[in-house]
Amino acid sequence: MTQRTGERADRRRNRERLLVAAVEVVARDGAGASLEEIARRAGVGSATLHRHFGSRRELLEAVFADGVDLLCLRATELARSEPAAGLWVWLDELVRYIACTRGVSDTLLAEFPDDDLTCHSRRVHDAAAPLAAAALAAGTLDRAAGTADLLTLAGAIGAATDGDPDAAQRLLHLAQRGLCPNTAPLHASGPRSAPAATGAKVGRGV
Amino acid sequence: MTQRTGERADRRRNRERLLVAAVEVVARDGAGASLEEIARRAGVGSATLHRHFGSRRELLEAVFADGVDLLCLRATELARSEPAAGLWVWLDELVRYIACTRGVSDTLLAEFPDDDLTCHSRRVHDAAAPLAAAALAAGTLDRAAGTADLLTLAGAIGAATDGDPDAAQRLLHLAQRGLCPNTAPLHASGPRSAPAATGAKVGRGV
DNA sequence: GAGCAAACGGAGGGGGCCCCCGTTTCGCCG
DNA sequence: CGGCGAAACGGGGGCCCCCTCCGTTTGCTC
Repeated sequence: MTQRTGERADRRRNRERLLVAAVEVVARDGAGASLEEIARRAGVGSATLHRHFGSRRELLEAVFADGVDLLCLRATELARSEPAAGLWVWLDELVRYIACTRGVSDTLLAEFPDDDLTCHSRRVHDAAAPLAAAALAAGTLDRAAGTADLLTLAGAIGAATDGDPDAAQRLLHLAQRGLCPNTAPLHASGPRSAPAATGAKVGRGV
Repeated sequence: MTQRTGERADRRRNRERLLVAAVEVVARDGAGASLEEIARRAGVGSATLHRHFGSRRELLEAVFADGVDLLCLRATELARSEPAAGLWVWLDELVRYIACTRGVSDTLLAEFPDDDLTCHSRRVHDAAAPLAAAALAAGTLDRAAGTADLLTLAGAIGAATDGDPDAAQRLLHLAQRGLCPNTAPLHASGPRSAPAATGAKVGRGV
């Protein structure tokens, strides 16, 4: 992906050590892991960590880069080999990956700004779009569901079932089939305001 | 709910101030809000905050107590007045509430230990169970969906669409109807392990 | 109004984040 | 092979946060 050839040897070595340490600590503590601990475990000063990764987010993206690469690769693969069912196979894999991988959901769920073309959320979105288009063409996806919806839902499910990929998959299947038997469309009532939904001030009447 | 009559006046006053401050700061900063800032804004020492609320979690539960009360009340009300559709009305309100209320999803999504009978996640679950049962009896809920599933899904959706209740509701409706047109059940493939789903070690091959 | 238990708050230890700046190391070139 | 300049390093400091200890203040009761 990124070129690391012109770098000094110590720089590359430290970057590698930091990533190894980060993978371990983030796997244990999630996205909020202590950067100091990562630096300590890597045997470098914390300033070195910040030189290599300008922000927590940058570090996390580096930590999950390989996983996201695989995910994207897999998506294009499935779009070719199984146009109709590929989306669902891939979503299964996606929620399982998220549920198994502490800290990844934040970077995957983040909104992508226009200027950042390499952020994970965008990359995954762009990889998923053809899959969704194929499913739509094959009639296996509801027309009302956009790619972003699918990813938000999958990300939400994966994040909510942290550590339990089977639960994640079960919930995803539930959402695929629909929570209610589709005999009669009874949710056409539209947004009705209700006592508990009148805004952000419900916690306590300030 | 809880008795506060035998308390000293200053204690009750400080508790009230803390709660007011906490509502504001948590609304702005979410569940990770600075406890020091809350204490400062309330005009009390941080030790006082810790005496009143033994943990961040306890404080958050107090902050959202009223909202959760309303939610539970509304659930029992709907279970009586609209047995068939009540669940869906309530879930709409639930996701909108979560989406509008920064920081609430953690306490609502938390697993409840057996010994804590008053934690929000349990209370909401217990309030939702009759609604789900009624919907099941009326045939408007898939038999495979348990109450916990519904709440996890709603919590996940609300948390993922922070600040945008309309998006939350849209996603919920998508999940209700099902993501794929239910013409043919094509998701019977079961859990298939895939490159990206082989566990937590995908980030980087350590 | 005096006494006592209850409640308070400042301060300090431990930790984390981030940056500055003096020091070390690498790798090139003569 | 050895010196030199730039690149990279890391300790330490400033700032914030969490949480607890303990001397001080406050409210309630008699």
